[in-house]
Amino acid sequence: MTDPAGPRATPTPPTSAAVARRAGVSRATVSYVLNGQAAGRVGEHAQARVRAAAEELGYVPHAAARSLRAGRGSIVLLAAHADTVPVFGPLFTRFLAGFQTALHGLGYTVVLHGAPAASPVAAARAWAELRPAAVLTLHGPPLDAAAVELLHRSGTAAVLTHGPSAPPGAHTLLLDQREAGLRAGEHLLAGGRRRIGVVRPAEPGLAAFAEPRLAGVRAAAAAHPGVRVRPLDLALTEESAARLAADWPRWDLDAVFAYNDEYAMLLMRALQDAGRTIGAGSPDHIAVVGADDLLLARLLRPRLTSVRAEITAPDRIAELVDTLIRAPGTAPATHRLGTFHVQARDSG
Amino acid sequence: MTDPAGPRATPTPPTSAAVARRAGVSRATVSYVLNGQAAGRVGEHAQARVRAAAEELGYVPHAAARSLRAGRGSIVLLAAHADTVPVFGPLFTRFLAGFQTALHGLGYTVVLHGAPAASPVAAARAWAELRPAAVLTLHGPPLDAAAVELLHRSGTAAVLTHGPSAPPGAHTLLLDQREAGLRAGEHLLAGGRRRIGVVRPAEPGLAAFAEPRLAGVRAAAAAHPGVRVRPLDLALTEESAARLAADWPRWDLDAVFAYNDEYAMLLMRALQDAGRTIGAGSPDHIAVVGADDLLLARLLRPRLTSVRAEITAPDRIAELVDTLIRAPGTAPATHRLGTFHVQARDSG
DNA sequence: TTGAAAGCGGTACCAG
DNA sequence: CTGGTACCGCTTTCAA
Repeated sequence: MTDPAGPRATPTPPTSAAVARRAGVSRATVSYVLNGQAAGRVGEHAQARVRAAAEELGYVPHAAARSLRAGRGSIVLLAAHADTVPVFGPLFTRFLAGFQTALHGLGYTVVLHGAPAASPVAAARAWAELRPAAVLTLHGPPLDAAAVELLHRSGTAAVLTHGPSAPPGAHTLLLDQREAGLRAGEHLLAGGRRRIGVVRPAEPGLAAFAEPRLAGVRAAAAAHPGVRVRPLDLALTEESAARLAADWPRWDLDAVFAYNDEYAMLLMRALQDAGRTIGAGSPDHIAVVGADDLLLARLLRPRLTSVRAEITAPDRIAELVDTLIRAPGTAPATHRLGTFHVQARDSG
Repeated sequence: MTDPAGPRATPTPPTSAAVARRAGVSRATVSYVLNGQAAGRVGEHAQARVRAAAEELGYVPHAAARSLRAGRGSIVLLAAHADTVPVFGPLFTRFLAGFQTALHGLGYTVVLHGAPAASPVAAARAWAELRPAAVLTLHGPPLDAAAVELLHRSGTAAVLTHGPSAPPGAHTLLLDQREAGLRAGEHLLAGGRRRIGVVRPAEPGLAAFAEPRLAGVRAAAAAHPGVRVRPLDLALTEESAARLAADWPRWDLDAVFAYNDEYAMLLMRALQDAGRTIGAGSPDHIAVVGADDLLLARLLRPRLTSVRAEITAPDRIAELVDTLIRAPGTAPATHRLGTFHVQARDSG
C-alpha cells in the first residue's frame, strides 16, 4: 500500500525456484508438494514451509512450462466464430457455461479461440500452436480434411466438429438441422398445409443452418404428393420483410417456416402490416412456424409456434471429450448433440 | 489415404529440430528462417529447403515453448462469464469479432477464458497460469484488488476492467450504465412524464447493470422537483409481467424505463393484455422506453423508444491494449467504451 | 553464412 | 525423506 501510483512492474514473476529458495528446499520438493505428490516423500514440516512460501510470494505455476515438460497440454479449445455466435443466442450461452464448468472439474482449461477468418487450415494452424488436447467446433465453417490432419499431426488428441458429417479422423457432434426442418414440415403438413414457404436468411454464415432446414422441410413434403416447398430469401431488416410481404400474392403460400423466431417475428409483422392474418385456425390464415423457442415466441400475437432444440446435457459432452482425450485414436463416431421438437402455439 | 480407420496417433508432433534435420541445417537456422530474421544471415537456398521441410512435415511452432523462452506471452485474455454474456447479445458479439481481428493483426492471440465461479482471486489465479500479456473484463463480477495484484505479480502487463471504478493498478473501461438511465430519464421528463417506474430485472447477475441505470434515472429526476421514481421488480417470465401489470394501479405511474428491449416487450405485452395503452401521444398512455435498440424495438407496436449504446470502435480498444502492454506501469486511467443515446419512437 | 550451446520454468527420475 | 539433474521446444548470443 506504499505505492499508490500504480503497480511497479514486477520485474520477474515468482518461479518455483524462488519458492524453493524461500522455503529452504529444492525445486523438486516444491513440485511434489504443490502437486499433491508429497505423500510419503516430503515431511510435514517441509510441506508447510513450501506452502507458506508459495502463498507469500503469490506463486502461480507457469502453464506453458508445465505443459512443455508434460508433453501434453490441458487446453480444450472451442472455436469461436464471432459472426455466427448470435445464431445460438441464449441457448448456446447456457450450454457453454455448463460445458466450461464440467471440463474445469475434469482438470481442463476451456479456451474460446477466435479463428482468423482466412481459411480452415489457417485457423487450425493458429489453434495448433497452443497444442490443445482437444478442439471442438460447434458452429461456423466446418473443418476440412486438411485442417483435421494438421491438428492431429500437431498432437491434438481429439477433434470434434459439428455438422452433418466430419472429415476423416474427426468425431461428429450432430445437431441435425435437417431435423428442425423435418419437424416443422411434418407439423405444418399435419395441419393441412400444402404450399409451404421456407425462409432462407440473406445473412451470410447462416446458410450452413438454413440449407439443411430447408432440406428437412423438403424431406417431410416428399411423403405428401402435391405439396409445394418454396425458399423465400429474407434479410433481417424491415425493408426486406416488407418487400417479401408485398410479393406474397405471387407465391400463393399457406404456410411458412421462418428459419428462426426472429425472422418469424419480422415476417409476421410485415404480413400483418400488409393486411394478412396469421394463424393455424383457418385455411385462409397463413401458418407461421419459427425456431429456437425464444421468449418472444410467447409474447407475439398470435403466439408463435416454434421448433425447439433439446440439447444434451453439457456434462455429458464434457465426459465424452475427456474420454476421447484419454483414448486417442478412438475410431471417429457421431454423437448426437440434441433433438428437435415442435412447441405448438397459435401461429401455425 | 491408406488408413481409412482413422488417425494413427502421431506419436510426436514435428519439432523445429525435425525440420532442421530434414532440411540439413541447424535448429538455429530454422528459427531464423521461420521468423523472418533470415535476411543476410541464411542463404536463399537454405531458406527454401527449410520452408519446404516445414511444409512437408506440417510443422507448427509450439506457442508454449516460444513464449517460455521469450519471457513474455502474446495472449490477451478476455474474461468470459457465460451467465452474463447474453446481456450484451449481438452488440457484444459484434464488438468481440472486431476486437479479436484487430488484436490478431497486432500479433496477439485472443483467448476467451471462462472463470471458475468461485471467487475473483480464484479466477485470476487460473488466468495467471497462462501468463497473459493483458487481461480484460468486460462484464460479470468486477475484479478486486487482490485479483489485480495477483495478475500483476505474475507478470500481466495490463489489466483492464469494466465498471464505474477499478481496483488500484487496473485500468478502467467505462460504459457508464448510469448514463443509460440518465438519457432515458431526461427523455421521459422532456415528454412531460413525472411518475417514472424503472424495471429492475430479477435475474441475478444483471443487478450490476440495473442499479446504475436506476441511479441514472434518479439523477435525471433530481433536477425536477416533484418527480417520483419507483423501482419495479420483474423477472423475464410472462407470469411475473402479468403480476406487475395487475398491480399497476397501486403504483400510479405514467412512464417506465424497462431496463432493456426484452423486458420492455414483456412488460408492454402484459400491460396491453391488461387493457392499458402504451404510447407517447397522450398523458393517459403509458410511456415505455427500452434499451439496446434491438430489431424487435422496431417491430413492436407501438414502435419502441430505446436507449442505444454507441460503442467505441474495437480497433481503438485493441490499440489501447497494445499500447498498455508495451508500456507497462502506465498510470491507470479511465477509458470510455461508448456513450448512450435515445432513439425516439412511438412508445415513449 | 552457419552451428553449438545456454536457458526460459517445471517435472520426474535416480542417487544419496 | 530430499536434492541434483536431464529434458520438454524454442530463441538468441557467440564463436567458427
